[in-house]
Amino acid sequence: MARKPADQSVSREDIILAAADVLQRNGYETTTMKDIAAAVKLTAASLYHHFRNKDALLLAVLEAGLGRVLNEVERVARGNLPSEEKLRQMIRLHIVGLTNHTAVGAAMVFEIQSLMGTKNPPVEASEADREAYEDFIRRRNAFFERRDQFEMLFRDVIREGIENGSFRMVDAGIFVKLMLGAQNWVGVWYKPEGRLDGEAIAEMMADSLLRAIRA
Amino acid sequence: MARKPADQSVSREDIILAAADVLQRNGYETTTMKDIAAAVKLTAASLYHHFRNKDALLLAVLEAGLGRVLNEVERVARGNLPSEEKLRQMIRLHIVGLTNHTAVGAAMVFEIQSLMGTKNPPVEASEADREAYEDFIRRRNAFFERRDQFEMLFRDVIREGIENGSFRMVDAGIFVKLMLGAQNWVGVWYKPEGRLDGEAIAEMMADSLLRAIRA
DNA sequence: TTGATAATCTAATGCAAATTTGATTATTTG
DNA sequence: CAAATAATCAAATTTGCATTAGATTATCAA
Repeated sequence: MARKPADQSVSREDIILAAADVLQRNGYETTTMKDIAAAVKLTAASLYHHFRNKDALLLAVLEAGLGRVLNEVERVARGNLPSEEKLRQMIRLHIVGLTNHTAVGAAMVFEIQSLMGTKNPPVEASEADREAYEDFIRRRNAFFERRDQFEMLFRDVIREGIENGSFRMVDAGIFVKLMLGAQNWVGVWYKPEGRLDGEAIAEMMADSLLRAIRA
Repeated sequence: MARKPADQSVSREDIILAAADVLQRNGYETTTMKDIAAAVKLTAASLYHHFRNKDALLLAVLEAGLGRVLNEVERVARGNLPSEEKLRQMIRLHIVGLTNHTAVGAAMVFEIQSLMGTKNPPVEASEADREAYEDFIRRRNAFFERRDQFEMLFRDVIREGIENGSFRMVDAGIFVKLMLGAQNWVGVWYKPEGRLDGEAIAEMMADSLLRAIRA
């Protein structure tokens, strides 16, 4: 029963990507560890060598997804383009990021909810378990903070634009929700084989959103 | 052990409303039948008197949620207000509908996914089981159709507006996705105790969206 | 080499939750 | 009223996973 012919061993990264993919199709709760394992030709048990448990794996998927986009968007937000151009770039980066990794995109929308559940606290648990639990909570909160940061980047650019007269007076909080809703939603309905590619969609949406806020 | 003092018996409707509520907090997969039952002071077993199974219950929740809003929006869409006013009303009805029933609102976004999974086909099942399964599939497809109908109502109004010169030339399909993304998203972040009520949010969003599409 | 560590596997274990079964109690209706 | 039907319950039953245990095999470093 020749096992492991000459393959490379599977990396954490491999698993995250594959998991995102499977997760997208099935959703967190209905995706089994076995499903994910199969996607990288491992057994479920083997996954535990790379991740403490299922939640930790989900979190890693989400972190990966957010991280990539957040960095790019942040660079633009901190730069000093005119407000309108800045916002346009940010929108494009977000949408194209989602369409390039549809798996992570949908996960970002749907699975975040799974993280929020009041994970049964650590009643009667070993030292190590308690530690693992706290670690998870820490990471989870960090993730949410980064997500809020993301939202804040948009909000700040909008405020800035209002101040310098590029944008009309709007409730920046609400307008950001509107934008992010529209943008996140792309991750839900976008299909690579569809009529338009990510760039084209981003282009159109940026046009519409800017028109909505231009002074 | 006096059971059932003098309460009225629980209706299908009661269960649907309570379920929507519980579902919102926990999500479909993590909400147990027991949780839902508790919300109407029944035992899990009793729920099976009202619904074939958990999926059927979820579907009923979603049908109820969509149905309410769809009817209202449809009436406006079929009416003959000027395009801009028509679209404004539709947006408002949708958003206010979501904020009034936050439970169903979030479910509409998050739980639909649970319906899509390729429900293990009916291998080796009794006659009755097969029938139940087919019934479920039928209802599920009907639900998706109605949801598409909803999207189409918006698309048609946009096309109409473009033709009569009220709206600028846009890709109606994409613009609808943008709108519905923004609107559905409200169901995700809205909190009744928040700074603004549903009406106010709907108002602002309608303003922005109309500005985006106005000729 | 050789020992340590990493990666993987097969085979349990354990448990939470959906669903069934088989009563019991309420409510209609003929 | 009496029988049928509806609504409910407590107590199994079942099952599908997540997770653990205990090997086995691969890889790397000294």
